[in-house]
Amino acid sequence: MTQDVKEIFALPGGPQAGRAGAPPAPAALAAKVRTLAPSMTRSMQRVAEAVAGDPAGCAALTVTGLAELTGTSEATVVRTARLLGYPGYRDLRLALAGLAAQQQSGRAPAITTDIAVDDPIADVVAKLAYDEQQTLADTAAGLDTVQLGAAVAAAAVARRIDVYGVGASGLVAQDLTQKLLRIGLIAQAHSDPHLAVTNAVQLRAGDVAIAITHSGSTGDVIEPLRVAFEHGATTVAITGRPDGAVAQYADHVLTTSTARESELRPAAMSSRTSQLLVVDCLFVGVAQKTYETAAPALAASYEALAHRHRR
Amino acid sequence: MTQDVKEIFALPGGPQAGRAGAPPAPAALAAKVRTLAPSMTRSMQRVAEAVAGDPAGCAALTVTGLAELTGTSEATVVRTARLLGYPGYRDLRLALAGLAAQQQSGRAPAITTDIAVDDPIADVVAKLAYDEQQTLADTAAGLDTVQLGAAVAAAAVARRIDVYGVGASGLVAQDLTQKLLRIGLIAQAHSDPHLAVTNAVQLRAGDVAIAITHSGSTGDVIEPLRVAFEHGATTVAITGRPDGAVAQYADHVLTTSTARESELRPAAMSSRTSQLLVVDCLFVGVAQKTYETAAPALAASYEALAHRHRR
DNA sequence: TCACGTATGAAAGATATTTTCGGCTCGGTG
DNA sequence: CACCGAGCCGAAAATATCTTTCATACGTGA
Repeated sequence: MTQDVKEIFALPGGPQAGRAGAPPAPAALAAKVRTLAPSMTRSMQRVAEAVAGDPAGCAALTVTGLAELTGTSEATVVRTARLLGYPGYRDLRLALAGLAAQQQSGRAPAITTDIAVDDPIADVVAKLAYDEQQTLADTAAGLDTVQLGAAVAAAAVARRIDVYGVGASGLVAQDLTQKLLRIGLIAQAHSDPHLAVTNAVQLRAGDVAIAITHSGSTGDVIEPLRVAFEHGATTVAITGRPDGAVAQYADHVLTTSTARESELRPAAMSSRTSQLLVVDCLFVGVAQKTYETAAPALAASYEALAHRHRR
Repeated sequence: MTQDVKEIFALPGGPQAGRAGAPPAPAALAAKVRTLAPSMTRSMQRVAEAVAGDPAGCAALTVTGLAELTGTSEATVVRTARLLGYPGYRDLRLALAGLAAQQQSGRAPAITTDIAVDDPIADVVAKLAYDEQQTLADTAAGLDTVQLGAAVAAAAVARRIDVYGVGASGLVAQDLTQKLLRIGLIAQAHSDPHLAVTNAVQLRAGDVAIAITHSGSTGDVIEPLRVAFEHGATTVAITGRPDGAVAQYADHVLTTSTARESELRPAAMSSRTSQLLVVDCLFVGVAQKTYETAAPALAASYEALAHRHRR
């Protein structure tokens, strides 16, 4: 373990050269190379150059590989690593990998452009993921927690909960319903406008009606909400247009975010993501408030499903 | 250079297990650990846990060091590295260094705590949004674009597309179907297992069957996929367990990420987010490939809906 | 309880890294 | 112009690290 450091101390730069930065440089490698270049010998410069020029590529090479690439020897590579402040090549290589990763991730946020017809599939994945993350952040930032709290409070003690949504929003309505049912509440999703209205008539004070519509102007969803509203139920609207028609009949409005859309990226995609986050928040809020009954109910439904899984 | 990879292929997961991601994961390591954890042995889990928990720390250790730290042997460490998709420990270590560097540059993962019963509603929103963003990032990082590309190619030219999913995954199946229908493809979601099987019998070469199941072991979904597979259809599995039973009958496996769950945050929540992203990518990919017909179809369906919106 | 298959770690074997050591070049000097 | 010395350089030995093999222990189902 006791290393013989004789040689390094005999280098032209003097005793100081090797340890300019006591902690081996993290990312300032290119700078270090430039700084130390004058005190390097020709072969070492070649190595340093290669390393600074293509960190990722060099990280993939062994000492021998890098030595061959630069037309030098293993010993020179190791000496260069030492000069740059690392105990040996192994550690330089590790730092190189880190640097490469940073450069890689730093390049990432360049994806502000829209999805094009000829984008490679990997770009599609990156862009969609990025956009949906953005949508989530926007939604969380724009969500009115007071309104949400009120909606949660009403839902937690409701006799029954009706959820209206058609098209893509219909799936969100079903998602919410499924989860509420799982914690023992009485919830029902309606995507048939006629049945929705027919059912809305049954609602009364203490019940909760939730309408989900991105546009805020979907008649099929507004109508049952209006009926529920007029029958005294607590009404909630989850919409991207808080000033839309649906808001007239809503006691509480939860706003979803609206992202730019395009031909290949229909609005339904980001509105759905946004709606689901709101619905999740609503659900978790209710689950908190009804924890006494919710916890065992969740456990029970989990149990019930276990046997449907194959070994 | 020709490695003897006999042992890795003898793992319980079968031939598929080791190559979940052909390109060794760069940043999707934590996600990959969670995904593969179930198929790991106890000792391997200890290693994987250490690696996922402290990438920077582990990157500084040699095989022997990590083996000692986790109370296992070098062999186990190497085996774990292999399972995670790297040729050996050396490469895992490099990836670890990269990951550490990324974490370093990226801000501290502020919110790691779970959602508690008494969290104020604002915290719930923040935590859920953060978790779902994380899930999206993990999914995107872990998605095999080759498999995705293959699935897209098959779906784009399919005579018909059947999608199977029950429970929460059923909604995802419907979401995909809705969108595919919008661009003029023939797609059908099945959540009734009997009808699904009955329909699967009709499939033949050139058709595509897609099974969506988080657990990878939902019999109700595997069965129709098996039938479709045996009738010559191209089969795709979207699952969180790429080594699960569903994979046997899948030509292409698309892996969704698995996030930690808790009482108040059922697994269904993040798996749904993950599944939706995958499904969106699939959809956009198909839309690209069929752009000629998809664009007018999208416009037409948009038109058709316009009159259902109130002034 | 036994038999079987799997998981595991010790140690041998293979690679990669580090060190040693001697040749070589280059610039100065008699 | 020959000689000398300082320091650069790489081949190869020595060491550390990683990988593979193999025998054993363990758990599991019959």
